[in-house]
Amino acid sequence: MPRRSAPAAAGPAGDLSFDRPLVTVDVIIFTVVGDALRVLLVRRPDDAAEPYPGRWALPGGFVDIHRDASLQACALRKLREKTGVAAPYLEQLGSWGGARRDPRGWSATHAWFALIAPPADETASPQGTAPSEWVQADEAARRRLAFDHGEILAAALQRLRGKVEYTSLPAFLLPEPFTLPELQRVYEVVLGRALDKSAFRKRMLDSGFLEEVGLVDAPSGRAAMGYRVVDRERPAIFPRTFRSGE
Amino acid sequence: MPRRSAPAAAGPAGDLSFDRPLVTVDVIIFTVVGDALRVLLVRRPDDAAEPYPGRWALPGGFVDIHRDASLQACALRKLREKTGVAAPYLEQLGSWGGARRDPRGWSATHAWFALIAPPADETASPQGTAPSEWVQADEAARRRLAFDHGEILAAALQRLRGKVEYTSLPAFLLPEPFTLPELQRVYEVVLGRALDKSAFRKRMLDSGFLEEVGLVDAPSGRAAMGYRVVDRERPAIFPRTFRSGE
DNA sequence: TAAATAGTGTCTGTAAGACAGTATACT
DNA sequence: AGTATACTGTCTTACAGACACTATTTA
Repeated sequence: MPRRSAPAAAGPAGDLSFDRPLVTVDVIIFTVVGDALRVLLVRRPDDAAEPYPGRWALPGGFVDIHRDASLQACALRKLREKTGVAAPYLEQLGSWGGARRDPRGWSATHAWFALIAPPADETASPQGTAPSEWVQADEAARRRLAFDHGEILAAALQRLRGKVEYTSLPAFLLPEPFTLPELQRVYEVVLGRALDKSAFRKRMLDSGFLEEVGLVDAPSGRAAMGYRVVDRERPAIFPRTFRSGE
Repeated sequence: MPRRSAPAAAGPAGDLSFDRPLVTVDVIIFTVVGDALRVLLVRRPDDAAEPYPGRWALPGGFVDIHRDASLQACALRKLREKTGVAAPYLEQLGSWGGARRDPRGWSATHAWFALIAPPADETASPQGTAPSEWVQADEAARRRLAFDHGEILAAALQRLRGKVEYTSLPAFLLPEPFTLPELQRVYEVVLGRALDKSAFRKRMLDSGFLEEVGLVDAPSGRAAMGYRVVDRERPAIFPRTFRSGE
Protein backbone atom coordinates (compact mmCIF):
# COMPACT_ATOMS: atom_id res chain seq x y z
CA MET A 1 0.00 0.00 0.00
CA PRO A 2 1.68 3.19 -1.14
CA ARG A 3 -0.42 5.59 0.88
CA ARG A 4 0.23 6.49 4.46
CA SER A 5 -2.15 5.09 7.03
CA ALA A 6 -5.28 7.09 7.75
CA PRO A 7 -5.51 9.44 10.75
CA ALA A 8 -8.10 7.46 12.63
CA ALA A 9 -5.98 4.32 12.27
CA ALA A 10 -2.72 6.06 13.11
CA GLY A 11 -0.62 4.09 15.56
CA PRO A 12 1.26 6.00 18.24
CA ALA A 13 -0.11 9.24 19.57
CA GLY A 14 1.32 12.27 17.87
CA ASP A 15 2.01 10.51 14.60
CA LEU A 16 1.26 13.13 11.95
CA SER A 17 2.66 11.28 8.95
CA PHE A 18 -0.69 10.65 7.23
CA ASP A 19 -1.62 12.31 3.93
CA ARG A 20 -2.86 15.88 4.16
CA PRO A 21 -5.29 17.70 1.88
CA LEU A 22 -4.28 20.66 -0.23
CA VAL A 23 -5.49 23.88 1.38
CA THR A 24 -6.44 26.94 -0.61
CA VAL A 25 -8.21 30.27 -0.17
CA ASP A 26 -10.45 31.88 -2.78
CA VAL A 27 -11.86 35.39 -2.66
CA ILE A 28 -15.06 36.61 -4.23
CA ILE A 29 -14.48 40.32 -4.68
CA PHE A 30 -17.59 42.35 -5.38
CA THR A 31 -17.94 45.92 -6.42
CA VAL A 32 -20.49 48.07 -8.21
CA VAL A 33 -19.35 49.80 -11.40
CA GLY A 34 -21.88 51.90 -13.20
CA ASP A 35 -25.21 50.17 -12.93
CA ALA A 36 -24.01 46.63 -12.36
CA LEU A 37 -22.70 44.40 -9.63
CA ARG A 38 -19.36 43.02 -10.71
CA VAL A 39 -17.01 40.31 -9.51
CA LEU A 40 -13.29 39.92 -10.18
CA LEU A 41 -12.25 36.86 -12.18
CA VAL A 42 -8.74 35.79 -13.17
CA ARG A 43 -7.68 33.62 -16.07
CA ARG A 44 -5.81 30.45 -15.21
CA PRO A 45 -2.47 29.94 -16.97
CA ASP A 46 -2.51 28.22 -20.35
CA ASP A 47 0.13 25.76 -19.12
CA ALA A 48 -1.31 22.29 -19.77
CA ALA A 49 0.34 21.01 -16.58
CA GLU A 50 -2.06 23.17 -14.57
CA PRO A 51 -5.66 22.22 -13.92
CA TYR A 52 -8.29 24.03 -16.00
CA PRO A 53 -5.81 25.87 -18.27
CA GLY A 54 -7.16 29.10 -19.71
CA ARG A 55 -10.40 28.98 -17.74
CA TRP A 56 -11.77 31.84 -15.70
CA ALA A 57 -11.61 31.35 -11.94
CA LEU A 58 -11.97 33.18 -8.66
CA PRO A 59 -8.74 34.75 -7.46
CA GLY A 60 -7.05 32.55 -4.90
CA GLY A 61 -4.41 29.96 -4.32
CA PHE A 62 -2.60 27.79 -1.84
CA VAL A 63 -2.23 28.81 1.76
CA ASP A 64 1.43 29.54 2.44
CA ILE A 65 2.00 28.37 5.98
CA HIS A 66 5.25 30.29 6.18
CA ARG A 67 3.71 33.63 5.17
CA ASP A 68 0.06 33.48 6.21
CA ALA A 69 -0.59 33.69 9.93
CA SER A 70 -4.24 32.73 9.47
CA LEU A 71 -6.86 31.99 6.85
CA GLN A 72 -8.10 35.55 7.03
CA ALA A 73 -4.57 36.90 6.59
CA CYS A 74 -4.23 34.71 3.53
CA ALA A 75 -7.49 36.05 2.11
CA LEU A 76 -6.36 39.61 2.75
CA ARG A 77 -3.07 38.89 1.03
CA LYS A 78 -4.83 37.56 -2.07
CA LEU A 79 -7.10 40.57 -2.12
CA ARG A 80 -4.22 42.99 -1.78
CA GLU A 81 -2.26 41.26 -4.53
CA LYS A 82 -5.17 41.50 -6.96
CA THR A 83 -6.66 44.87 -6.16
CA GLY A 84 -4.33 46.80 -3.90
CA VAL A 85 -7.15 47.15 -1.40
CA ALA A 86 -6.03 46.63 2.18
CA ALA A 87 -9.12 47.18 4.33
CA PRO A 88 -12.23 45.86 2.66
CA TYR A 89 -15.33 44.41 4.20
CA LEU A 90 -14.32 40.76 4.41
CA GLU A 91 -16.57 37.93 5.49
CA GLN A 92 -16.06 34.22 5.50
CA LEU A 93 -18.41 32.51 3.08
CA GLY A 94 -17.68 28.85 3.71
CA SER A 95 -15.41 26.03 2.72
CA TRP A 96 -15.62 23.48 -0.02
CA GLY A 97 -13.56 20.34 0.36
CA GLY A 98 -13.45 16.91 -1.15
CA ALA A 99 -11.59 14.33 -3.14
CA ARG A 100 -12.86 15.37 -6.55
CA ARG A 101 -12.87 19.12 -6.76
CA ASP A 102 -9.19 19.49 -7.77
CA PRO A 103 -7.47 16.96 -10.06
CA ARG A 104 -4.25 17.39 -8.09
CA GLY A 105 -5.76 15.70 -5.05
CA TRP A 106 -8.06 16.00 -2.02
CA SER A 107 -8.40 19.71 -1.45
CA ALA A 108 -10.24 22.13 0.78
CA THR A 109 -10.76 25.75 -0.18
CA HIS A 110 -11.83 28.55 2.11
CA ALA A 111 -13.97 31.10 0.36
CA TRP A 112 -14.19 34.68 1.60
CA PHE A 113 -16.21 37.42 0.10
CA ALA A 114 -15.04 40.99 -0.02
CA LEU A 115 -16.90 44.19 -0.75
CA ILE A 116 -14.83 47.08 -2.07
CA ALA A 117 -15.37 50.45 -3.66
CA PRO A 118 -14.89 50.48 -7.44
CA PRO A 119 -11.19 50.60 -8.33
CA ALA A 120 -9.89 53.75 -10.00
CA ASP A 121 -8.57 51.91 -13.03
CA GLU A 122 -11.04 49.20 -13.85
CA THR A 123 -9.43 47.64 -16.88
CA ALA A 124 -5.78 46.88 -16.10
CA SER A 125 -4.63 43.67 -14.47
CA PRO A 126 -3.25 45.16 -11.26
CA GLN A 127 -0.02 43.27 -10.65
CA GLY A 128 0.70 42.66 -14.30
CA THR A 129 0.62 38.91 -13.64
CA ALA A 130 -2.43 36.87 -14.51
CA PRO A 131 -5.08 38.60 -16.63
CA SER A 132 -8.08 39.61 -14.60
CA GLU A 133 -11.44 41.15 -15.40
CA TRP A 134 -14.35 42.76 -13.58
CA VAL A 135 -17.25 40.70 -14.87
CA GLN A 136 -20.94 41.46 -14.33
CA ALA A 137 -22.10 39.16 -11.58
CA ASP A 138 -24.85 37.48 -13.54
CA GLU A 139 -22.64 36.90 -16.53
CA ALA A 140 -19.88 35.49 -14.33
CA ALA A 141 -22.39 33.07 -12.85
CA ARG A 142 -23.19 31.84 -16.35
CA ARG A 143 -19.56 31.23 -17.36
CA ARG A 144 -18.13 27.76 -16.86
CA LEU A 145 -15.55 28.53 -14.22
CA ALA A 146 -12.61 26.39 -13.10
CA PHE A 147 -12.93 23.88 -10.25
CA ASP A 148 -16.22 24.28 -8.37
CA HIS A 149 -15.94 28.05 -8.54
CA GLY A 150 -19.28 28.33 -10.24
CA GLU A 151 -20.94 26.80 -7.23
CA ILE A 152 -18.94 29.01 -4.86
CA LEU A 153 -19.80 32.14 -6.81
CA ALA A 154 -23.48 31.19 -6.79
CA ALA A 155 -23.32 30.78 -3.02
CA ALA A 156 -21.62 34.16 -2.67
CA LEU A 157 -24.27 35.86 -4.78
CA GLN A 158 -27.04 34.23 -2.82
CA ARG A 159 -25.46 35.29 0.47
CA LEU A 160 -24.90 38.83 -0.72
CA ARG A 161 -28.39 39.30 -2.14
CA GLY A 162 -29.90 37.70 0.92
CA LYS A 163 -28.02 39.90 3.33
CA VAL A 164 -28.68 43.06 1.39
CA GLU A 165 -32.35 42.60 2.28
CA TYR A 166 -31.67 43.21 5.95
CA THR A 167 -28.15 44.60 6.42
CA SER A 168 -26.11 47.65 5.53
CA LEU A 169 -23.64 45.68 3.41
CA PRO A 170 -24.02 47.85 0.29
CA ALA A 171 -22.44 50.74 2.15
CA PHE A 172 -19.13 48.92 1.76
CA LEU A 173 -19.45 48.97 -2.03
CA LEU A 174 -19.17 52.76 -2.15
CA PRO A 175 -16.27 55.14 -1.62
CA GLU A 176 -16.83 57.46 1.32
CA PRO A 177 -18.36 59.88 1.65
CA PHE A 178 -21.50 58.77 -0.15
CA THR A 179 -25.02 60.19 -0.26
CA LEU A 180 -28.26 58.41 0.51
CA PRO A 181 -29.45 58.51 -3.12
CA GLU A 182 -26.13 56.90 -4.12
CA LEU A 183 -26.54 54.24 -1.45
CA GLN A 184 -30.09 53.56 -2.55
CA ARG A 185 -28.91 53.05 -6.13
CA VAL A 186 -26.43 50.44 -4.94
CA TYR A 187 -29.16 48.62 -3.03
CA GLU A 188 -31.31 48.67 -6.13
CA VAL A 189 -28.49 47.42 -8.35
CA VAL A 190 -27.75 44.49 -6.08
CA LEU A 191 -31.38 43.61 -5.45
CA GLY A 192 -32.48 44.23 -9.00
CA ARG A 193 -35.58 46.15 -8.05
CA ALA A 194 -36.63 49.66 -7.08
CA LEU A 195 -37.08 50.76 -3.46
CA ASP A 196 -39.23 53.51 -2.04
CA LYS A 197 -37.16 56.59 -1.26
CA SER A 198 -38.92 57.62 1.91
CA ALA A 199 -38.92 54.18 3.48
CA PHE A 200 -35.31 53.68 2.46
CA ARG A 201 -34.15 56.88 4.10
CA LYS A 202 -36.09 56.19 7.27
CA ARG A 203 -34.54 52.75 7.55
CA MET A 204 -30.98 53.90 6.94
CA LEU A 205 -31.07 56.88 9.26
CA ASP A 206 -33.03 55.20 12.05
CA SER A 207 -30.62 52.30 12.31
CA GLY A 208 -27.84 54.68 13.12
CA PHE A 209 -24.92 53.11 11.31
CA LEU A 210 -24.27 56.28 9.30
CA GLU A 211 -22.48 59.42 10.29
CA GLU A 212 -22.98 62.79 8.61
CA VAL A 213 -19.81 64.17 7.16
CA GLY A 214 -20.86 67.32 5.34
CA LEU A 215 -22.65 68.23 2.13
CA VAL A 216 -21.47 66.74 -1.14
CA ASP A 217 -21.90 68.70 -4.33
CA ALA A 218 -23.88 67.14 -7.12
CA PRO A 219 -23.28 67.68 -10.86
CA SER A 220 -26.78 69.06 -11.06
CA GLY A 221 -29.60 69.69 -8.67
CA ARG A 222 -29.55 70.09 -4.93
CA ALA A 223 -26.47 69.12 -2.93
CA ALA A 224 -26.86 66.01 -0.77
CA MET A 225 -25.61 65.14 2.69
CA GLY A 226 -22.52 62.93 2.66
CA TYR A 227 -22.20 60.00 5.04
CA ARG A 228 -19.69 57.42 6.17
CA VAL A 229 -20.24 54.22 8.12
CA VAL A 230 -19.53 54.47 11.83
CA ASP A 231 -18.15 50.95 12.31
CA ARG A 232 -16.54 49.32 9.31
CA GLU A 233 -16.17 46.01 11.15
CA ARG A 234 -19.83 45.30 11.82
CA PRO A 235 -22.61 45.98 9.33
CA ALA A 236 -25.98 47.10 10.69
CA ILE A 237 -28.74 44.51 10.86
CA PHE A 238 -32.29 45.69 10.24
CA PRO A 239 -35.18 44.05 12.11
CA ARG A 240 -37.09 43.40 8.89
CA THR A 241 -36.33 42.69 5.29
CA PHE A 242 -37.37 45.07 2.54
CA ARG A 243 -40.84 44.49 1.15
CA SER A 244 -41.64 41.87 3.70
CA GLY A 245 -45.21 42.09 2.51
CA GLU A 246 -44.61 40.57 -0.92
CA MET B 1 16.55 26.16 4.87
CA PRO B 2 14.89 22.99 6.05
CA ARG B 3 11.37 23.87 4.96
CA ARG B 4 10.05 23.30 1.48
CA SER B 5 9.63 26.42 -0.62
CA ALA B 6 6.41 28.31 -0.32
CA PRO B 7 3.54 27.82 -2.81
CA ALA B 8 3.74 31.24 -4.38
CA ALA B 9 7.45 30.80 -4.94
CA ALA B 10 7.15 27.23 -6.22
CA GLY B 11 9.24 26.65 -9.30
CA PRO B 12 7.80 24.48 -12.04
CA ALA B 13 4.07 24.34 -12.57
CA GLY B 14 2.42 21.46 -10.81
CA ASP B 15 5.00 21.26 -8.03
CA LEU B 16 2.99 20.32 -4.94
CA SER B 17 5.90 19.56 -2.63
CA PHE B 18 5.37 22.51 -0.28
CA ASP B 19 4.28 22.11 3.33
CA ARG B 20 0.58 21.55 3.90
CA PRO B 21 -1.53 22.51 6.90
CA LEU B 22 -3.23 19.97 9.12
CA VAL B 23 -6.92 19.75 8.27
CA THR B 24 -9.56 18.86 10.83
CA VAL B 25 -13.32 18.92 11.25
CA ASP B 26 -15.12 19.78 14.50
CA VAL B 27 -18.82 19.39 15.18
CA ILE B 28 -20.92 21.41 17.59
CA ILE B 29 -23.81 19.12 18.39
CA PHE B 30 -26.77 20.79 20.04
CA THR B 31 -29.82 19.30 21.62
CA VAL B 32 -32.40 20.29 24.21
CA VAL B 33 -32.70 18.06 27.25
CA GLY B 34 -35.24 19.03 29.84
CA ASP B 35 -35.19 22.79 30.11
CA ALA B 36 -31.73 23.47 28.80
CA LEU B 37 -29.81 23.72 25.58
CA ARG B 38 -26.92 21.28 25.68
CA VAL B 39 -23.81 20.66 23.63
CA LEU B 40 -21.74 17.49 23.37
CA LEU B 41 -18.16 17.73 24.66
CA VAL B 42 -15.48 15.04 24.66
CA ARG B 43 -12.48 14.70 26.93
CA ARG B 44 -9.11 14.66 25.24
CA PRO B 45 -6.82 11.72 26.11
CA ASP B 46 -4.56 12.09 29.14
CA ASP B 47 -1.57 11.11 27.01
CA ALA B 48 0.98 13.89 27.48
CA ALA B 49 2.11 13.49 23.85
CA GLU B 50 -1.28 14.84 22.77
CA PRO B 51 -2.13 18.54 22.84
CA TYR B 52 -4.37 19.69 25.68
CA PRO B 53 -4.39 16.36 27.56
CA GLY B 54 -7.48 15.82 29.69
CA ARG B 55 -9.21 18.98 28.53
CA TRP B 56 -12.76 19.14 27.24
CA ALA B 57 -13.11 19.76 23.53
CA LEU B 58 -15.58 19.69 20.69
CA PRO B 59 -15.86 16.29 19.01
CA GLY B 60 -13.77 16.19 15.88
CA GLY B 61 -10.49 15.20 14.36
CA PHE B 62 -8.39 14.95 11.26
CA VAL B 63 -9.93 14.64 7.84
CA ASP B 64 -9.15 11.21 6.47
CA ILE B 65 -8.67 11.75 2.77
CA HIS B 66 -9.00 8.03 2.11
CA ARG B 67 -12.35 7.68 3.87
CA ASP B 68 -14.04 11.08 3.69
CA ALA B 69 -15.33 12.07 0.27
CA SER B 70 -15.96 15.64 1.41
CA LEU B 71 -15.83 17.91 4.42
CA GLN B 72 -19.53 17.37 5.02
CA ALA B 73 -19.09 13.60 4.83
CA CYS B 74 -16.35 13.90 7.41
CA ALA B 75 -18.60 15.92 9.70
CA LEU B 76 -21.38 13.37 9.31
CA ARG B 77 -18.94 10.58 10.13
CA LYS B 78 -17.83 12.32 13.34
CA LEU B 79 -21.43 12.90 14.31
CA ARG B 80 -22.39 9.30 13.66
CA GLU B 81 -19.41 8.00 15.64
CA LYS B 82 -20.34 10.11 18.66
CA THR B 83 -24.11 9.96 18.69
CA GLY B 84 -25.31 7.33 16.23
CA VAL B 85 -27.39 10.00 14.51
CA ALA B 86 -27.26 9.74 10.73
CA ALA B 87 -29.53 12.50 9.42
CA PRO B 88 -29.37 15.59 11.57
CA TYR B 89 -29.76 19.19 10.58
CA LEU B 90 -26.19 20.03 9.65
CA GLU B 91 -24.90 23.47 8.73
CA GLN B 92 -21.44 24.75 8.11
CA LEU B 93 -20.41 27.26 10.75
CA GLY B 94 -17.04 28.40 9.47
CA SER B 95 -13.39 27.61 9.52
CA TRP B 96 -10.63 28.60 11.86
CA GLY B 97 -7.10 28.30 10.59
CA GLY B 98 -3.69 29.59 11.56
CA ALA B 99 -0.18 28.90 12.70
CA ARG B 100 -0.87 29.06 16.43
CA ARG B 101 -4.11 27.26 17.14
CA ASP B 102 -2.63 23.75 17.33
CA PRO B 103 0.84 23.09 18.82
CA ARG B 104 1.39 20.37 16.24
CA GLY B 105 1.54 22.90 13.41
CA TRP B 106 -0.38 25.19 11.07
CA SER B 107 -3.90 23.84 11.10
CA ALA B 108 -7.32 24.62 9.69
CA THR B 109 -10.48 23.26 11.23
CA HIS B 110 -13.90 23.21 9.64
CA ALA B 111 -16.67 23.66 12.17
CA TRP B 112 -20.17 22.35 11.51
CA PHE B 113 -23.09 22.64 13.78
CA ALA B 114 -25.68 19.95 14.12
CA LEU B 115 -29.13 19.98 15.68
CA ILE B 116 -30.46 16.66 16.87
CA ALA B 117 -33.30 15.35 18.99
CA PRO B 118 -32.26 14.37 22.52
CA PRO B 119 -30.58 10.95 22.55
CA ALA B 120 -32.44 8.13 24.28
CA ASP B 121 -29.59 7.40 26.69
CA GLU B 122 -28.10 10.71 27.65
CA THR B 123 -25.35 9.61 30.01
CA ALA B 124 -23.29 6.87 28.34
CA SER B 125 -20.36 7.60 26.06
CA PRO B 126 -21.79 6.16 22.86
CA GLN B 127 -18.91 4.30 21.26
CA GLY B 128 -17.23 3.40 24.52
CA THR B 129 -14.14 5.31 23.40
CA ALA B 130 -13.42 8.82 24.66
CA PRO B 131 -15.59 10.03 27.55
CA SER B 132 -18.23 12.47 26.42
CA GLU B 133 -20.83 14.59 28.16
CA TRP B 134 -23.90 16.64 27.27
CA VAL B 135 -23.06 19.95 28.91
CA GLN B 136 -25.42 22.90 29.32
CA ALA B 137 -24.52 25.36 26.61
CA ASP B 138 -23.80 28.28 28.90
CA GLU B 139 -21.67 26.18 31.20
CA ALA B 140 -19.75 24.73 28.26
CA ALA B 141 -19.05 28.26 27.07
CA ARG B 142 -17.52 29.04 30.45
CA ARG B 143 -15.22 26.01 30.53
CA ARG B 144 -11.68 26.44 29.25
CA LEU B 145 -11.82 24.20 26.23
CA ALA B 146 -8.94 22.78 24.21
CA PHE B 147 -7.51 24.64 21.19
CA ASP B 148 -9.70 27.58 20.15
CA HIS B 149 -12.83 25.55 20.76
CA GLY B 150 -14.14 28.12 23.22
CA GLU B 151 -14.20 30.70 20.46
CA ILE B 152 -15.78 28.25 18.04
CA LEU B 153 -18.47 27.28 20.54
CA ALA B 154 -19.21 30.94 21.21
CA ALA B 155 -19.63 31.51 17.48
CA ALA B 156 -21.94 28.51 17.23
CA LEU B 157 -24.09 29.75 20.09
CA GLN B 158 -24.29 33.20 18.60
CA ARG B 159 -25.27 31.78 15.21
CA LEU B 160 -27.86 29.47 16.72
CA ARG B 161 -29.45 32.12 18.94
CA GLY B 162 -29.37 34.61 16.11
CA LYS B 163 -31.04 32.28 13.65
CA VAL B 164 -33.66 31.12 16.12
CA GLU B 165 -35.02 34.66 16.02
CA TYR B 166 -36.08 34.31 12.40
CA THR B 167 -35.91 30.64 11.35
CA SER B 168 -37.50 27.31 12.15
CA LEU B 169 -34.24 25.77 13.38
CA PRO B 170 -35.61 24.67 16.78
CA ALA B 171 -37.88 22.19 15.00
CA PHE B 172 -34.77 20.09 14.40
CA LEU B 173 -34.11 19.83 18.13
CA LEU B 174 -37.29 17.81 18.70
CA PRO B 175 -38.26 14.25 17.87
CA GLU B 176 -41.18 14.07 15.47
CA PRO B 177 -44.03 14.36 15.82
CA PHE B 178 -44.01 17.37 18.11
CA THR B 179 -46.72 19.78 19.19
CA LEU B 180 -46.73 23.55 18.93
CA PRO B 181 -46.49 24.03 22.71
CA GLU B 182 -43.45 21.73 22.72
CA LEU B 183 -41.90 23.68 19.88
CA GLN B 184 -42.57 26.95 21.66
CA ARG B 185 -40.83 25.64 24.76
CA VAL B 186 -37.74 24.85 22.70
CA TYR B 187 -37.73 28.34 21.23
CA GLU B 188 -38.00 29.77 24.72
CA VAL B 189 -35.22 27.57 26.05
CA VAL B 190 -32.83 28.59 23.29
CA LEU B 191 -33.74 32.26 23.39
CA GLY B 192 -33.94 32.45 27.15
CA ARG B 193 -37.19 34.39 27.18
CA ALA B 194 -40.91 33.82 26.95
CA LEU B 195 -42.86 34.21 23.72
CA ASP B 196 -46.51 35.04 23.20
CA LYS B 197 -48.51 31.94 22.41
CA SER B 198 -50.85 33.45 19.85
CA ALA B 199 -48.18 35.25 17.88
CA PHE B 200 -46.00 32.17 17.99
CA ARG B 201 -48.69 29.92 16.58
CA LYS B 202 -49.60 32.39 13.85
CA ARG B 203 -45.98 32.63 12.77
CA MET B 204 -45.36 28.90 12.74
CA LEU B 205 -48.52 27.93 10.92
CA ASP B 206 -48.50 30.81 8.42
CA SER B 207 -44.98 30.08 7.25
CA GLY B 208 -46.07 26.65 6.15
CA PHE B 209 -43.05 24.55 7.04
CA LEU B 210 -45.10 22.25 9.27
CA GLU B 211 -47.32 19.36 8.33
CA GLU B 212 -50.11 18.02 10.52
CA VAL B 213 -49.63 14.41 11.41
CA GLY B 214 -52.45 13.60 13.83
CA LEU B 215 -53.31 14.32 17.43
CA VAL B 216 -50.79 13.54 20.12
CA ASP B 217 -52.00 12.57 23.57
CA ALA B 218 -50.82 14.61 26.51
CA PRO B 219 -50.26 13.30 30.06
CA SER B 220 -52.89 15.75 31.23
CA GLY B 221 -55.15 18.28 29.61
CA ARG B 222 -56.29 18.58 26.05
CA ALA B 223 -54.60 16.58 23.30
CA ALA B 224 -52.51 18.63 20.86
CA MET B 225 -51.96 18.41 17.15
CA GLY B 226 -48.72 16.72 16.17
CA TYR B 227 -46.53 18.14 13.42
CA ARG B 228 -43.46 17.28 11.44
CA VAL B 229 -41.31 19.51 9.24
CA VAL B 230 -42.06 19.30 5.53
CA ASP B 231 -38.50 19.77 4.28
CA ARG B 232 -35.70 18.69 6.59
CA GLU B 233 -33.07 20.16 4.29
CA ARG B 234 -34.16 23.78 4.37
CA PRO B 235 -35.40 25.55 7.47
CA ALA B 236 -38.11 28.17 7.07
CA ILE B 237 -37.06 31.81 7.18
CA PHE B 238 -39.47 34.30 8.72
CA PRO B 239 -39.64 37.85 7.35
CA ARG B 240 -39.19 39.38 10.79
CA THR B 241 -37.44 38.55 14.01
CA PHE B 242 -39.37 37.99 17.25
CA ARG B 243 -39.98 41.14 19.25
CA SER B 244 -38.66 43.42 16.59
CA GLY B 245 -40.12 46.25 18.61
CA GLU B 246 -37.69 45.97 21.52
C1' DT C 1 -67.10 20.28 38.22
C1' DA C 2 -62.55 21.59 38.59
C1' DA C 3 -57.96 21.68 36.79
C1' DA C 4 -54.86 21.57 33.11
C1' DT C 5 -53.57 22.30 28.80
C1' DA C 6 -54.61 23.49 23.64
C1' DG C 7 -56.20 26.66 20.68
C1' DT C 8 -58.81 31.26 18.93
C1' DG C 9 -60.58 36.14 18.56
C1' DT C 10 -60.06 40.85 19.05
C1' DC C 11 -57.80 45.09 19.91
C1' DT C 12 -53.96 48.11 19.55
C1' DG C 13 -49.54 50.06 18.46
C1' DT C 14 -45.81 50.32 15.41
C1' DA C 15 -43.65 50.89 11.39
C1' DA C 16 -43.12 50.20 6.41
C1' DG C 17 -44.70 51.59 1.91
C1' DA C 18 -47.10 54.91 -1.20
C1' DC C 19 -46.99 59.23 -2.80
C1' DA C 20 -47.58 64.01 -2.78
C1' DG C 21 -45.48 67.77 -1.25
C1' DT C 22 -41.43 71.11 -0.08
C1' DA C 23 -36.41 72.59 -0.33
C1' DT C 24 -32.17 73.78 -2.60
C1' DA C 25 -29.14 73.78 -6.13
C1' DC C 26 -27.76 75.03 -11.18
C1' DT C 27 -28.73 77.09 -15.93
C1' DA D 1 -38.32 80.91 -14.14
C1' DG D 2 -37.58 76.24 -15.01
C1' DT D 3 -35.48 71.94 -14.21
C1' DA D 4 -33.21 68.57 -11.62
C1' DT D 5 -32.33 66.55 -7.66
C1' DA D 6 -32.61 66.11 -2.34
C1' DC D 7 -35.48 65.67 1.36
C1' DT D 8 -40.01 65.51 4.36
C1' DG D 9 -44.92 64.87 5.85
C1' DT D 10 -49.06 62.38 5.88
C1' DC D 11 -52.03 58.61 5.05
C1' DT D 12 -52.88 53.78 4.80
C1' DT D 13 -52.26 49.18 5.68
C1' DA D 14 -50.24 44.99 7.45
C1' DC D 15 -49.07 42.49 11.15
C1' DA D 16 -46.89 41.25 15.62
C1' DG D 17 -47.84 41.35 20.45
C1' DA D 18 -51.09 41.53 24.39
C1' DC D 19 -54.50 39.25 26.50
C1' DA D 20 -58.91 37.57 27.27
C1' DC D 21 -61.66 34.10 25.67
C1' DT D 22 -63.25 29.26 24.16
C1' DA D 23 -62.33 24.11 23.55
C1' DT D 24 -61.08 19.53 24.92
C1' DT D 25 -59.14 16.38 27.78
C1' DT D 26 -58.37 13.90 32.64
C1' DA D 27 -59.33 13.37 37.59
